[in-house]
Amino acid sequence: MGINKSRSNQQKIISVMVPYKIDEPFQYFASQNSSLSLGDFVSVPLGQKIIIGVVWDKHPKKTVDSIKLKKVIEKQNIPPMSKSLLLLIEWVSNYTLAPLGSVLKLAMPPLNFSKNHDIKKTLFFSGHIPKRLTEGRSKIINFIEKEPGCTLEEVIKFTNVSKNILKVLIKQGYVKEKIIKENELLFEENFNETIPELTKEQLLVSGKIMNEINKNNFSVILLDGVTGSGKTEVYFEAISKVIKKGNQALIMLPEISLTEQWLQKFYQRFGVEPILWHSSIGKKDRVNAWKKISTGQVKVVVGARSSLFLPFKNLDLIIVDEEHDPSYKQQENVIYNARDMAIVRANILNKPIILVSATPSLETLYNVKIKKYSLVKLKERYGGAKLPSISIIDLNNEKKTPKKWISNSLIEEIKKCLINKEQAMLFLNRRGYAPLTLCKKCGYRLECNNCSSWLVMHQSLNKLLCHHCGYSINYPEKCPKCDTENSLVLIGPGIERLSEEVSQVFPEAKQELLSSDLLVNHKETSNSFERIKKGEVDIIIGTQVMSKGHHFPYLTLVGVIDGDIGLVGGDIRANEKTFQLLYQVSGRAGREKLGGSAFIQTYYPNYPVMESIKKGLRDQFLDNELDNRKSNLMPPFGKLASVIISSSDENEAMALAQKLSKIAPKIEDIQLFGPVAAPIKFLRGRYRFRILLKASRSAKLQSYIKNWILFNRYPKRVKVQIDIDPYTFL
DNA sequence: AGCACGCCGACT
DNA sequence: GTCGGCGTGCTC
Repeated sequence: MGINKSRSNQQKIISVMVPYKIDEPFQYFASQNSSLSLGDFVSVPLGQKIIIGVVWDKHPKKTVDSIKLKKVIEKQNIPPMSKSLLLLIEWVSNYTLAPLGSVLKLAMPPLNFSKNHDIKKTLFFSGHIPKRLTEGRSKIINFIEKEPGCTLEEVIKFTNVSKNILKVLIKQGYVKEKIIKENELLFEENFNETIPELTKEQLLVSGKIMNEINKNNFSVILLDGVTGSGKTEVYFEAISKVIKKGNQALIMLPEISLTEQWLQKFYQRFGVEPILWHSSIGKKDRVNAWKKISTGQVKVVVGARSSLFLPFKNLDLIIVDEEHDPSYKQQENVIYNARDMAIVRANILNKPIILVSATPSLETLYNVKIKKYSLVKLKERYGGAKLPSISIIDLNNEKKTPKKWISNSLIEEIKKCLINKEQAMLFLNRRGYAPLTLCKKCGYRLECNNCSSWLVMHQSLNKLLCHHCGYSINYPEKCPKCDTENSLVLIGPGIERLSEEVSQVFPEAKQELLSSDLLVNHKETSNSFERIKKGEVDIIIGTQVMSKGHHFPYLTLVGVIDGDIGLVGGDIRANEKTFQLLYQVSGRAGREKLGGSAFIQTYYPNYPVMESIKKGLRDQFLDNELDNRKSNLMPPFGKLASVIISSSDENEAMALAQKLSKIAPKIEDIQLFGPVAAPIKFLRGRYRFRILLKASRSAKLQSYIKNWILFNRYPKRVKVQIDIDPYTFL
């Protein structure tokens, strides 16, 4: 229980884990009669500050001199962290090798959770009129006299007087403050279901899932359905069941798929809006959601990666939609894959979890193959729509025109499509206008100051941006190197430039340009999608944001401008990712009766990825890829880990990388490669080197790394990060 | 993660 | 001689 008796009878010593980059709990005194137990949130002094920590059940390895110990301040009035969440945090820390405190931080309540929330400061007039009665002061006093119990914000809003004047009046005692507890909003989700009509196939699959779920213990189900087959409707059935039991369900989605359209689907089915959890929700909503999830008042949460660590009271079912999506992998701080950790959470809770995808990851398919996961399949598109036909456009055979990226064959297809009054979408996974700017006089390339990467021209801002760190400069008049005027040329296409080309080729067509940086707010985003859905747009030009989850009734043609983007770079998942992306993008076409076609421009038409995508042979591709991985002992047949050593000083980083590689113990089932410079060697002001570890499935990879890399034994400015199961090698 | 502490260069 | 830059290491 982590509670020791100290010599004095008045005090006991307890362990408290703090959300800092620390691996062990700290110890504090607590009074003997205080009832603190595992998982309680407490405020404690740490250094100069007072912070919130969690009562833990392990002691630090080295005993701490009791003179150093400080006292716990108070227990927070929040439901304690559940045992299952505590276990998850420890599990994730052990697996990712991230410090326990860093993982704990992911599960901490939003700041000021217990404060200021149900509390409201109300204002009253004291009865004493100030000696110096200025215009502003009298306005305020008149208002408060008329509306006793109003708030500071209301006074400012209605009197239009500066906040400081009121604050002075409060300070001097002419206006009195009274703190009242706001009536706790009685939160009830008024589910009002509209049961949809499911197809025969959907019913069958839904029945199978129910059978599995009704066992009510840990199991992983893969819901594998072609694009447009109504996977969402099927898992809504399972959610409905959970709600009826009075329990909670979590639906995880990649941030990018958390769209208005998805929410509408949810609303149509359940008659309420689900609780949302993602990186950009407001503070108030965040606090509200956290609280209601922890008390069990909220039944359904839809969230991105970080929702994995929410304090559910009675979580009954987890759904991971788009389970193959690489954005489930967090690349910073605690490097973890939320999909995999969700499975761990389900396992700890002994509850079912459903993975959903049209293009499941190889790992998942492998687990189906070896019967660790069960499989249900949706093979038909909803409403009898057909899967799009996919054609490959071999760019080697097309006439090359400078500064043009849409091939003649594709232009012809778009023409046909527009004549039929149908929509076309051009997909290019590149934001901005041009990915490279160089000086034709001296050959200088405009690069980021903090990263070894090109600056991307954004015409809409007239700026050059770094897509890795956010660095930006105004478009220069002359070359920064040789000072020649008008010597800069823009190389290669981004969607802004593609849009120009479309305007030239199809001057009549109405365009809609969509990328993450152009869709700044929700309103604009939903307006754009409205226009597309109503058929007011002829040609959609989009990046990855367009690749999934959207249903556009008039869209019948998809053109992929550069099908090869994903193939460059030494990513072991390059083929898999390319396949998934092309498949998903193609799947946008022909979601209704109209039927659809997709055209992929490529310089590598004979690559197996392209062959399989053309023939629509997903399973063949995946089997092939699995065989490949097997012969190379790559995941899921072996394990990978990557150690990234970075520093602002290149030599220092390299020296440590070499030293680590030298001192690594040699054992049979773990191989070391490197160190090599990372593909983006210089990123956000740091030079990075990487050591790759390849291990057999049975190897104890984590403990090997722990014993090898003695953390905290090198200067602090050199960072050593561990990435277990790496996705990208950036 | 924050913060103090201490070691070096620039400047009153 | 002092102010303040940042690099280092501790926080129970």
